[in-house]
Amino acid sequence: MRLTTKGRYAVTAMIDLAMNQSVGPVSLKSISDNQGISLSYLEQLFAKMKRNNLVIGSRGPGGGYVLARDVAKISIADIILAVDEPLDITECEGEENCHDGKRCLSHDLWSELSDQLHQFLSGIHLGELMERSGIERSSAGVPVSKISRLDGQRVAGPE
Amino acid sequence: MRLTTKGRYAVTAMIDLAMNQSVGPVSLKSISDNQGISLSYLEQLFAKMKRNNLVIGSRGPGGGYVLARDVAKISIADIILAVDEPLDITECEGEENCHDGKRCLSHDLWSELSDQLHQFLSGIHLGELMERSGIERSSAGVPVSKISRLDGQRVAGPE
DNA sequence: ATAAAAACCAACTAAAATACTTGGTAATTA
DNA sequence: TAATTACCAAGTATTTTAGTTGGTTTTTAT
Repeated sequence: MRLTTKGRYAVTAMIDLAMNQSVGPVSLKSISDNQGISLSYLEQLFAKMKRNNLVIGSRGPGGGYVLARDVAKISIADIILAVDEPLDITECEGEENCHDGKRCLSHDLWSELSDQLHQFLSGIHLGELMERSGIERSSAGVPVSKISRLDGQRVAGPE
Repeated sequence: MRLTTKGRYAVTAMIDLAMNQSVGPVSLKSISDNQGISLSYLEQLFAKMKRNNLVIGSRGPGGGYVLARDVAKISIADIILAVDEPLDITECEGEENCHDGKRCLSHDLWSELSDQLHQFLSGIHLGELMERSGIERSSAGVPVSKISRLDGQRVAGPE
């Protein structure tokens, strides 16, 4: 399990998508503008997310991406693993190239930690991350009329 | 909070050190041999760990490194942060370069996650990691009882 | 029909981080 | 005095990250 800025880009983009998909598919162009990530880089990230069934794309004007399932069902681990594909791989995975057993031992310890981390990030979902900051989300498929102004600022509802 | 292979090297090396320091300082040469990490790269990593007061070096023949404190007091987060110095930094940290507020929003969400992760890794210590794999450690007279939980997961004994 | 907006695709490039190399100096021990 | 080790600085090769360029296909709207 790795956690790099690439994963942050992906998570950030997915949060943006989650926040805006209520009014229809979200174009990568808009995410690019909002988050300051290059369009083509986003394309590459979303190709992977699509391959991992996290998003669904639709072409043409008005097209874009929507989440493939509810924000409560997409974990941070899902996103990280989708873009950071070369999972963990403890190198001498069952190979003979371990000098004296000690090598493998440390590697096992690391993979133990990696597992822990994976479990931890599997337990955090897009929805929770958003709710944690008090952001209203519109559930999947529900047409939302008033909220979700794409230009940020506080949306819908009084203080 | 980032988690790269560099961090893995550092943690692996520290585990090796923890496992072997009972008979005196551990040389980087031996860690290099055991773990297959280049000596000079280890030197660079340990320079940072020393700067962060995680290890103490001693020169000359028979010299090497020992942990600056007990394995129960050195967390994985300590190690990762020592070598991956440029912590998280959510870029537009209070800057004006946020287009429309939404940018900062996603960034805040990420840093929220980063905090979670940091807390999680702060809760895992070298000692626990080792004990989890049933390794006997011989260090400075600290009673080892059943370990604490690693977040949520049931720990207790084997079945 | 045409134009525009979008996904989708492949190849290349620039910049940064990673991992290692080289060639030392200083301290300590045998 | 010689060997062993930490400690140090500068450079390099490789990999990863992030972005660029230049397309094509699909779909919608005019």
